[in-house]
Amino acid sequence: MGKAVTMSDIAKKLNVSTVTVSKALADKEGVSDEIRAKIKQVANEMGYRYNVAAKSLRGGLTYNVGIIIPERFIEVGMSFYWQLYKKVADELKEQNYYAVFEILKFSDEENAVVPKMIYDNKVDGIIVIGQVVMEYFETIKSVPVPVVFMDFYEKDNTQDFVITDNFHSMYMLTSHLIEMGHRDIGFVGNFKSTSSIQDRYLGYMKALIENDIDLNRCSQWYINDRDKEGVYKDFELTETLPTAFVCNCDNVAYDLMNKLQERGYRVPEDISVVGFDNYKLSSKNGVALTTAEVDMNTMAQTAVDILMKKINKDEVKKGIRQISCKIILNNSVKKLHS
Amino acid sequence: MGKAVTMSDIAKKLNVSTVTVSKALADKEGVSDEIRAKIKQVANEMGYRYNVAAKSLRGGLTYNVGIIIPERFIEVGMSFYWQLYKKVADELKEQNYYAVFEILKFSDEENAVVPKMIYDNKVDGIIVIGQVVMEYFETIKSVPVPVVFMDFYEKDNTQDFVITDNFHSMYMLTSHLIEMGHRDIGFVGNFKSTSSIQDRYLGYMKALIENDIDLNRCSQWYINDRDKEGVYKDFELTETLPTAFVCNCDNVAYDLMNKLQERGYRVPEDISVVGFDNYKLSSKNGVALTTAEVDMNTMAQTAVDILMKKINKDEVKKGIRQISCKIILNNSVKKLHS
DNA sequence: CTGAAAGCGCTTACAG
DNA sequence: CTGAAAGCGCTTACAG
Repeated sequence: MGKAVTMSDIAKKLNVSTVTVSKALADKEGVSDEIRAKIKQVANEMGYRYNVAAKSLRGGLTYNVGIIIPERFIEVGMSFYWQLYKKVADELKEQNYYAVFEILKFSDEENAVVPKMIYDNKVDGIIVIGQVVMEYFETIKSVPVPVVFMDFYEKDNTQDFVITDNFHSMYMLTSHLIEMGHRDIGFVGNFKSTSSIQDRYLGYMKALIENDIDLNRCSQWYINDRDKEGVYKDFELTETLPTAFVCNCDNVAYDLMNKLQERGYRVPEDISVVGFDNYKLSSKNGVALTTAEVDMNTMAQTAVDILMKKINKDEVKKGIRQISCKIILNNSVKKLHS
Repeated sequence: MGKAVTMSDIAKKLNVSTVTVSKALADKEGVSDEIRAKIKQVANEMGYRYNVAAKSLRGGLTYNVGIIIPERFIEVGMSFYWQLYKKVADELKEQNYYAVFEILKFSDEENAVVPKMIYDNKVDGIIVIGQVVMEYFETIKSVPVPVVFMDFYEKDNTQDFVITDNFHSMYMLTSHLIEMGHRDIGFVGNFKSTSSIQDRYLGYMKALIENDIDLNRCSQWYINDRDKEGVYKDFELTETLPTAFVCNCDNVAYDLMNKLQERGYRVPEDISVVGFDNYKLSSKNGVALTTAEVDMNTMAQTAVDILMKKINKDEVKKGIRQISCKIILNNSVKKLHS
């Protein structure tokens, strides 16, 4: 390791000032092309590495963004938010920023504990991925750095949220089922757990209503798949079965298909199934799910973009950004001949 | 946001020097209990937040550790390394360190591109999770900060590796199968892909040899499940089937069980299956896998511990640390009556 | 184009 | 116990 090379070392070697070195390396004007080239070359030869801490101290920016994900969303087998996290980290890198990661523990969320990285002045801003409980939301939105929330929202238009357009996408998906001749359509998901699932449920209802399908009738095929906190639980099939199920996510759709198959039903021959997310590529037993593809790239880009603007104190319009999905048609839906 | 509160602000308010404030807040000696209490109280009231950048600049430490994971190990559905990453991040937090995350892109790995965080002086050390190609390994081991490698190793005892004791654990698992009366035992996994899988394969072979089971005979039930880079591929069952399969990981064990069930075989009644990892809690159709539980907590703790010592220039014995597994006996293995 | 000076916020010797 | 001084490595005005 040894002593780190500084700008001053380069300056001495070339008999120029550190100011000139600084300008040259930062590609700022005020240095002749000749000297600039020379400086860059020598910096390279000497193995110079920029000292962010110094820049940080001077400029007041850490060039870090904190990513906070509630623990319960990254349990074993739940890799959706990991993928989203990865996209966000990539996007930050594009902006010459780094992702500093913190898992939000159950207890810290309940007790509304402010992330340590805030106290430690470690980050210029924060991105919270996944719905947090109300008290935590209230706490986090008043930390002294900008915050962007991803994949959920609250009734609070003073904050920035980047979400999937759950409502319209699920409306589209359900409408597709109806176009394929289905009218007995169940729903799998706890609409009391997160805003995303709730909106998907409402999109599903919108399609039913629009097509004069009796909501009460369909409610007999409603299956609850998780508790209020969003933690999966094992579920039972309904007593009678519809011709199609709308699932709040692909994970649960695969579970449902397994359960149906165990009971001897075939998908889609006997029962059609649609999911939501499309982040898993695999298909089960040759059945590929018709689903809505969440546009993680655009979500990540948008969230980072908003945060950067807030950090740089640029004007940003506050509120909810809805990123629309792409509907993916596969062979988990059968056309009914009526 | 406004202007940040500094130690000097606190000092002025209390008519003491910044030196005294610094000592008081850092719990260093040389301040009377009375003044120390007063300072802490005022710091709190004024909303003082420590400026790490300043400390960093002075002390030369960033209090960040970079976590690097090759892209191919965090594809959709592969959450093992995410879990490990989470444990490592938690462990770092214990040490008042932060995890700075960087995905290693395919191309950067091939071209042995040094992580940006190194050039940017962002981290005091690095933990690489998952096996990287040889050229990348050679590059990364000579970066100017300490490095610890997790979950793989190379023939290089100048470096620090923290791995699972794959060899002995798989030897134990396979021995268990043999004790249960199995002698026709297949293996699923590409032993040419990673050091982990290779060692598991050799542990399996050790158990066979020790029990005078013909290796050649068993090789007819060898199934390749992934390419050399470790990326999963769809696999076919062997023509004939053994009474038991040893799988290189739980993921693949579940896949195998699915394939067996599709072909009408029951687990464990017709064919026994053992896996490796035990990080997935779910069981398929009531069959819970007999497997070896990787001790992620100890691995994370050990890796962070070694890295901290290296960062603080403490003496550390270099080489491979093997963390042993716990064998988990479940109902995916049937006792044969011979 | 070039550079001397000041300062970002903290901590480490050192002196009283 | 208490504090004045120096310095970590950089950048931003400002002057030449």
